[in-house]
Amino acid sequence: MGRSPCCDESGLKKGPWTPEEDQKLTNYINKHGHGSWRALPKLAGLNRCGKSCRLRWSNYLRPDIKRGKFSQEEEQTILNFHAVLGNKWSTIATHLPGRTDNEIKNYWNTHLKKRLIQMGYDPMTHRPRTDIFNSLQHLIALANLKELMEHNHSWQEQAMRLHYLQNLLQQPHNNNLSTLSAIQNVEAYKLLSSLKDSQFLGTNNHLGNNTVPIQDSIPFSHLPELHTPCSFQTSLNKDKVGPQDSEFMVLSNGEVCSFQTSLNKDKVQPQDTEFKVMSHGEVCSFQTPLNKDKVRPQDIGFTVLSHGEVCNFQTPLNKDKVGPQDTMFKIMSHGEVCSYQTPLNKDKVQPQDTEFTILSHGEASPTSPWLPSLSPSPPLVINDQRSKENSSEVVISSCLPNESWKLPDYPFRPDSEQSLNKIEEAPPFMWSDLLEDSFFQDIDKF
DNA sequence: AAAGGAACCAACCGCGGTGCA
DNA sequence: TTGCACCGCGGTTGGTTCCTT
Repeated sequence: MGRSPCCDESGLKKGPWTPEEDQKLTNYINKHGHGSWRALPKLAGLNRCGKSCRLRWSNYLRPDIKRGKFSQEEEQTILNFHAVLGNKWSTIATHLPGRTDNEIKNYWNTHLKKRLIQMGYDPMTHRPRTDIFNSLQHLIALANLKELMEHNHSWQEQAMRLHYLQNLLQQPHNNNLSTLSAIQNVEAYKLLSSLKDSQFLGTNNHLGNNTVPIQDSIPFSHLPELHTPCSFQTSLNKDKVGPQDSEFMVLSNGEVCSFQTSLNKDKVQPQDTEFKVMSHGEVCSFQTPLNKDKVRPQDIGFTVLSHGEVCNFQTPLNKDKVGPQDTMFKIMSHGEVCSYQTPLNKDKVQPQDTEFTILSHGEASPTSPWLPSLSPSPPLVINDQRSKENSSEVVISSCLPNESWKLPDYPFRPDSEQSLNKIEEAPPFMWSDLLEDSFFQDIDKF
């Protein structure tokens, strides 16, 4: 059943607002507040529908609206949030005081989107665009990939190739693929599916049979579900905790993350300590089956903010003891270090003592307790950043077989002025670099 | 100076979520 | 449970301004 448009009543004015109308609306709202928008026009003496009044007020007349050019910082904020959230204009607007969702949307469509396109980035995915030439090369690569998979390559090389396929399938914000990338995805998915029963993904391989749970008949737009282990091993617990002991999985938005570890696995079922990573700005809950009688879902929520912003663990349960700033940490982008050092523990904990690394969704640690045991077990790549004097810093920088293999990185890195840690700038990802990889040079010989 | 196109942005449209009877 | 009203959001439109020829 359709709803009739709110402004279809005859005689109601549409179109641009006059200064007199603005004045009437402003005066009324200043005096009485807006209350019911539907009732407002009559009460304010306006021949407009309530919806039109609401839009005029919220997008133009509101006193806290900042007008004028967007600053570089604001542009950066929009880009960063858009990379995380997509077209969630109202959510983005909550992080730009004085700017409306409409203004941000317009600015995006007229300025930023074009700029990204000019720079060769897909404005929806914030990844390098796949033009016809790159697409052709990738399709050629894909066409040869299956053959190469059947050769006897090391597990590292095979994992890299699989990871490349996963990258082709990755669409972070939406499923609206451009024609060319859709072709790539179809081809990549077909290939990934065809490999399901192949030697590479069979039972007698290093990565195990369940590493990539490919289902039949899933649309190409759906990603294979892969888990990303993050480790909490720190200098404080490294004697007790092995790299694989306190991993958890960062899954995509809305999926459950579990804190079951090898240390607690006898007491804790995978579902006992789960939480959800929601998209930017949404509350994540730590309510679990173990604490659900004492803790309501909203009691121990925290908010996942975008890259570089502070996340807070203050909750209704600890708010008397913990100030908003006491238990914050930062979620950095893929591969970067997150720190748990807080004002409460800063005497005992060095910034690097409680850091961990967020890996991207879709990478699998060969030694993760979440995965079937591997035989032989490939080694974890552990970056030992310890200096001789300070032997406390151990960061698992990559669980991937080849450390140089990284997901494409968004080129607009947020200003990390507020960072607790100095993050080493990763080299920007270039598709051309990928194509120079020996793997693709091998392909070129075919 | 005039015409046409591009850029900009306020406003509209329609859908989805929520609350209430 | 259902239907309705309301609100908010994101996509789109169309009028205005700016720029180029």
